[in-house]
Amino acid sequence: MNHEEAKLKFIQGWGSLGSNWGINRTMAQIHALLLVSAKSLSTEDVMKELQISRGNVNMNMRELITWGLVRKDLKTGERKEFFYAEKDMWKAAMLIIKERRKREVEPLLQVLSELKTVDKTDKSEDAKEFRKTVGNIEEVIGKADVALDKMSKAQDNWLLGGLMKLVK
Amino acid sequence: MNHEEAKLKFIQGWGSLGSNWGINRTMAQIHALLLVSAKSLSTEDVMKELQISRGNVNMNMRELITWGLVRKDLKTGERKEFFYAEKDMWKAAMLIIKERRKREVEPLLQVLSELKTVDKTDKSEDAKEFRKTVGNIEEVIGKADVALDKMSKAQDNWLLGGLMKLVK
DNA sequence: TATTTCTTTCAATACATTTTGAAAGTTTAG
DNA sequence: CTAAACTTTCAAAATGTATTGAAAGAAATA
Repeated sequence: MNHEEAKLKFIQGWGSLGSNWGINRTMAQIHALLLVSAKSLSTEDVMKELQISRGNVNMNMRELITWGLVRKDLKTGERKEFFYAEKDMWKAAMLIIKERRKREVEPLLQVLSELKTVDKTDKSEDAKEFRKTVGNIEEVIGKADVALDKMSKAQDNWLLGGLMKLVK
Repeated sequence: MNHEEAKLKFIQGWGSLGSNWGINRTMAQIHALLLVSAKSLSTEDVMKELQISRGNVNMNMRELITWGLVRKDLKTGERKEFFYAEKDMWKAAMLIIKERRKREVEPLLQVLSELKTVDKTDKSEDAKEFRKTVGNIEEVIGKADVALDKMSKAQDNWLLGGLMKLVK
């Protein structure tokens, strides 16, 4: 398998992973393409490589930028915009997790906290089960937050450690 | 807000969380309904509560069972099948994560390992970047696996500890 | 200012997933 | 065995999401 074939397979794989996790296929594919490109790419480059329309590239690229996964790379003397991806996959993973937590988990927590403030007098089995479940979910989210924070800090320390070695 | 209203809100919230994470809305809603029900429910119960068709309940319930999130609860003297959900949300979360890892992450790892076996002679910048990215992703997945394993074990120990206290 | 180059928007269209409901299948009871 | 009670299946319909492409907008150039 040559480089071009491998690149294509990777883009397909990353795309289908993304679509299974609620990130649209094209956004994931653009991300994949940028991840394996040494140089930053223009809208036209992406259009040609992935065979998709200009509008599609534009919208998904902007979304990638709001997620912090991609940045604009303005070249002097060039009128076009170029784009490059954060290549440290650990950082990328953390960005994705944090963004999704903000978008999807926080609204649920909001709902859960509302639900906890009511309903205390209802003594039915179902009402008791309800309160238990709601509390239980909040606990799990809390534990996941702590775990992520630890992982995040561990990685930062590791990076910092590596940096210190270079400086010493 | 009374119990019935709260239940509905919770089902909606859980459903939209699910659909954002690639789990279909109805499956998540059925799961939510079972989570907050003290007693196990029949297909008819679910149809009535969620206003959905028999076929829809059947298919999604079976899917929930294959995920290990729901079990059949056969009552003596009853011809109908009843269903109940795993109520420990920590266990439920682990079941979901493991199932999704198996379904979506493993295929990607498969692709990545194929991609690593080729392409070693290509000295272009892009080929180098490609190899780096692929290796990098494998590392991140490896770290995530370790972290999950630790979390899983920590919880098991905690549960076991609790059990031991009861037995002593 | 007028022209060119590039970016953004969004209604229409294409594509993908979910849901329905009726028919077929299965199990239990009489 | 037959009827009744229930479960399963799946093609068609409904719903939801992504993509296109042309037109409008913005910025740089001459």
